[in-house]
Amino acid sequence: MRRSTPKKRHATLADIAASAGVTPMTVSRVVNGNGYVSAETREKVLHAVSALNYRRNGLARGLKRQRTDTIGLVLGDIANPFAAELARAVREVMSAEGYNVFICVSEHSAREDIAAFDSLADHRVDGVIVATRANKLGNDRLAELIEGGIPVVLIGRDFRHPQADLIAADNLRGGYDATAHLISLGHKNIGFIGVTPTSGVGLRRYHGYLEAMREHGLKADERSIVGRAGGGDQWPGYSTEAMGYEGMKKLLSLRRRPTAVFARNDFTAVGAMSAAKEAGLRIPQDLAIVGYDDVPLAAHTSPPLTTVRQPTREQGRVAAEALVRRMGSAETPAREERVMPCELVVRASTVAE
Amino acid sequence: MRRSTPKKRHATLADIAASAGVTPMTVSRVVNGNGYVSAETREKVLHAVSALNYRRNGLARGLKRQRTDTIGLVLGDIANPFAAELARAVREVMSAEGYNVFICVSEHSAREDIAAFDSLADHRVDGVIVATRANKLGNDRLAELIEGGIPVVLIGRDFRHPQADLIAADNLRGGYDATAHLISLGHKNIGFIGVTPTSGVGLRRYHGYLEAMREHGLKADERSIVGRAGGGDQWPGYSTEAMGYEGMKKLLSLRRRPTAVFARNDFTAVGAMSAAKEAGLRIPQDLAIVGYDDVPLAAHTSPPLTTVRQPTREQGRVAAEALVRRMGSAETPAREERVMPCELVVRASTVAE
DNA sequence: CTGTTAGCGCCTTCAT
DNA sequence: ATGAAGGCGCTAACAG
Repeated sequence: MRRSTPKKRHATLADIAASAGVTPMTVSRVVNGNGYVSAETREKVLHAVSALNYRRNGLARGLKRQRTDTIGLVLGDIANPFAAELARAVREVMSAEGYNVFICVSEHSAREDIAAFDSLADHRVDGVIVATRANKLGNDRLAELIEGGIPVVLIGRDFRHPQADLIAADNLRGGYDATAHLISLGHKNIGFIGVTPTSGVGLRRYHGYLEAMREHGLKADERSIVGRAGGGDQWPGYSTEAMGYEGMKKLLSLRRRPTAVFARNDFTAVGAMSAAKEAGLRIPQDLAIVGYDDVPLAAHTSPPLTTVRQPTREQGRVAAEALVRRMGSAETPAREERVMPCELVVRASTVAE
Repeated sequence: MRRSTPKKRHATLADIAASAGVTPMTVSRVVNGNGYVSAETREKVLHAVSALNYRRNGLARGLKRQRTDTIGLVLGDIANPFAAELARAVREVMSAEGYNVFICVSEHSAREDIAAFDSLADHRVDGVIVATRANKLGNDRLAELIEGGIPVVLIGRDFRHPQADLIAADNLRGGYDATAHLISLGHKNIGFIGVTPTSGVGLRRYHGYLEAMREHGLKADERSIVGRAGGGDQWPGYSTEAMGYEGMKKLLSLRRRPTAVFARNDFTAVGAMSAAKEAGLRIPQDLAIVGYDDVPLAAHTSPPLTTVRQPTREQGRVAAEALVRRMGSAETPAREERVMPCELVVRASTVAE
């Protein structure tokens, strides 16, 4: 049986310096590639560096330099392609600008939001991009951080602060357009799957639905708005298929069942489709369905899913650029808000081919 | 127009101490809740803390304490529900143990793998869990980190190191079982979607497929193994629906087209299904399809997808526990390897109801 | 119960 | 082209 071995200490600048017969300062210059160092000395140093497997200590470095070249990205549902795409876009911009990106996940509670903010703030990241849904306690802590001087940019979080930029998709309009599309097809009894009447307060696309219904003189029947059975936002995001499935079942059991439904996102829509087909309904003839996000999957469901596309990459890019600006300026710049348009993508789940 | 405001400096222990009329040490005791402090003093200190919006500096703290109470998690395709579930499980264990989790994404290249490892190592995380696919350069850098003394646990990465634990699902067996299932249904010409003959080297489930074919005296025709057109692993993970779709198209154009296909994951399978249906094939009568991962979606495709379930949560939990053990022991413990069983989930995409 | 000392590892500044 | 000094902000260890 293999024995366990004693742990090693990390080598430091001083260790390298001693080993190479120079001072720590010279090693620093070599490692960071600034200042003049003779070719010969550099050679010796690099040799020692690789011999001792040296890695510079970012804590000490950050402490001294007062910056870490790292930013934090706080994401909610990590399984959502939307979040993944956002992360990719942010990372692209940031790595081009020389920043690392650390992602923290705050799945459903204010507590996790706060934990994420705190751990990033403690580590003195140079800035934070927050893409989780708003909540009172989280907003309060966020305000503290911002006022404590950490550059913050929000993506799609319904929270305004004079020193934080806000990038968002126009989900109110997106929800409106999706609903108006169904109405224009002649539907009058249109359900919504994915919120309870109370939990939907912060969901813009849901408000868009309500607004479209009202403006067209239609009633959004309370029984046609179905969400999770329990309270809170505990449902893991990636199993929203289950939410859609169960929500649809509930709608199908209504005496006056909707002829169309708008689902809060594409996965919910897929679950709803599944329940509808199981009940023998034809889509879209017996039931029309609209999703939200236009995940890659949406083009491959049967029938393909009508949905609303958000400019995901653009939101990520714009947010990252805003953060870079904010981190770069000595002054705290004035707040910027940017709302980006969504686009209805009509497929066969609402309009037969 | 709102003017920009000058940036603030973060308050330090010394600032608080001065404001409260005590020494920094006392403030430290209050802030960290250890050591004796009189109620009265504590009160004064806490007051100053909130008045000055104090946050402790994790860099300085980590530098002094030689630990950061933070671990890194390196993920490949963040949009994959598998990765999300893994992250959740890891986070659960870690936060119970008092660690923060920073996630780094390394989407497709060795370069990004290395960048992720380096940024985590620089920040002196206490340990790292790596769940990206193996690659030569990445492995080399990883070995350096491990030998430099950073506790590392691997999940499903085909790379062995005497000082790193390895947790993996038995994807070889999973791939074998999926293929054997198709064979048992009478299929002889079975395609594989998701690798090029060269890029599949590290994919265990693909090897399971090859092994099952061989053991049953069947030929895995090279033309029936289709992947991405281009080279490398550049295809974003979350659009593997496209890979499945295009792969299937290619298979359908063969003179002797397969009667069954095994897709590298569920999203690929969905894309393949979509192409098959578009071509007018009935599933499973004309074409049987098997996926991999059992994402929540798999139960809701039409027909529901036969797939192989990995014990995702368990892998995350076991890995996290192994890392905690490794970080906690003064010695570097001997290597542990744990292979966890997968389970074939038979649904209607292979067996008509 | 509170304070003092010292140093974690690095880099900015100034000197040589 | 290299070195020396000092301090970033915090806490372990020891005094009192």
